[in-house]
Amino acid sequence: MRQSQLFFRTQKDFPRDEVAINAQLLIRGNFVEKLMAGVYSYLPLGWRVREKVIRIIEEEMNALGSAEILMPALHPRSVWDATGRWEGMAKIMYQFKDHSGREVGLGPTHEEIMAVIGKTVIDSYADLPRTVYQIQTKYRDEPRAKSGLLRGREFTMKDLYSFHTDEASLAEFYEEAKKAYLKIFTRAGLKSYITEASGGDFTKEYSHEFMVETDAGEDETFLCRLCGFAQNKEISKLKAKSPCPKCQSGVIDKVKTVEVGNIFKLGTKFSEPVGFTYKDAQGKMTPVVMGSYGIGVDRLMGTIVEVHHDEKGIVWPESVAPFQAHLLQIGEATPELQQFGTNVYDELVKSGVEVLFDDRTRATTGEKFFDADLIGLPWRVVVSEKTMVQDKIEIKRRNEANVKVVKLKEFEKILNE
RNA sequence: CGGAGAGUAGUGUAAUGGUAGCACGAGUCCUUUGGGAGGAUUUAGUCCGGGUUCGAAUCCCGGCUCUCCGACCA
Repeated sequence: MRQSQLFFRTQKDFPRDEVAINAQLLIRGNFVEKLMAGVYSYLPLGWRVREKVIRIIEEEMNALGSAEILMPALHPRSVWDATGRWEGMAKIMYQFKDHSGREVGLGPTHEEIMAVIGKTVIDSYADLPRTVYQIQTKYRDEPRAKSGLLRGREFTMKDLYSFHTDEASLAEFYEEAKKAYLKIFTRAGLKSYITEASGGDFTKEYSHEFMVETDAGEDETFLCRLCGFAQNKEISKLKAKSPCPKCQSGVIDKVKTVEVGNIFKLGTKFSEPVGFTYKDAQGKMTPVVMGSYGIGVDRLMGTIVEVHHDEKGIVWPESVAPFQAHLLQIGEATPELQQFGTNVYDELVKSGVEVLFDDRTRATTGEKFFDADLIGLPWRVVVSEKTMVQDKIEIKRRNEANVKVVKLKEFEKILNE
């Protein structure tokens, strides 16, 4: 992508009022644009990061044997009345009437809709277990949207639902899902902790939250860094500095965390009210046992920025960076240099490198360097008069200080390592 | 929803009752080109509605919005 053609503009100043680092950097770097509190547009760079995050999630969900679907955001009241949650979630659900007076709402979650769809697919124990997931926009009338992408009113969520004949089957899949979640967060550049938490309205059992440590977090977690044991402060009877109840040798720390994912054993809470049943081997109608598994996509993206940045800007992990390399053509844009820059760009594109080419002729050298640091692509590649005369390029990793002047082929080799 | 702070040009800011100014951005021209360059010139603004006043960005009332703390967070 040539930057001179990109629908994109960075800001020199920090946005007024924004305190959250992810909001400051993502807005300054023009990844996102805030429309209202908790509602953001994704501009080209932000869209690409979001796509990378989504791809990772999709790959791991598919690896679990799950298939992707898409459910609507607009729901009729009737489906929600079955569980009583039209009233029960009225505080956070956007509810209104359409032109004919029919009551409809924007989905804050999809258990009810999922159960209704499940009825059309699952008839028999032979149809179980099954899982499906979607990556879709949720709407919650949050009393207080906050912290940039961390708590929105309109946001993207991956929600997976699993269907089972019994608790044992659910438990088995539940453990697989845990592993998949850890893998997703690791791939996205985050260290996450499986945290015991309240099951809320869903279950009397503990649910599990996936927590990432950062001061921007709104949760507090008691955590043993040694063995990874973690409990949400809400349910924990632990105290900071006490010995870890699991491994005995570690010490419990109280840390701020962001909940990037959570998983619930739903049991028959949603299947029963809507009559979502299967026939067992005796032909008896039995409620389907369900689990639900969520990941906040935008929140994950915001958390990555909270964890991976420095005083100059974002430092994207390679797995989610909008481009791998930022090619800067600096110095006077002579025809020779422009040709050289174009050649390097074409060659990188040809060899499959995702590269953003800062070919702007009106931007100054400093501007380009500042923007490159702010945007935070893993590699910075500079072409200038100096490098051109040696037929070389200058490369630098965003998270390292040293620069290297190398042949283009050498850089391609490094990228392929 | 309780509490606090803040709304002035695309962005960041100044003006506290008396000519709305500055910087960045954007347009035109010249110069410059390895860390947000320099000069000339142009462009663009007081959140909304009332009120007080000769006069309101400024004071008062109401509303809206944003940020933060708390409550809430299947």
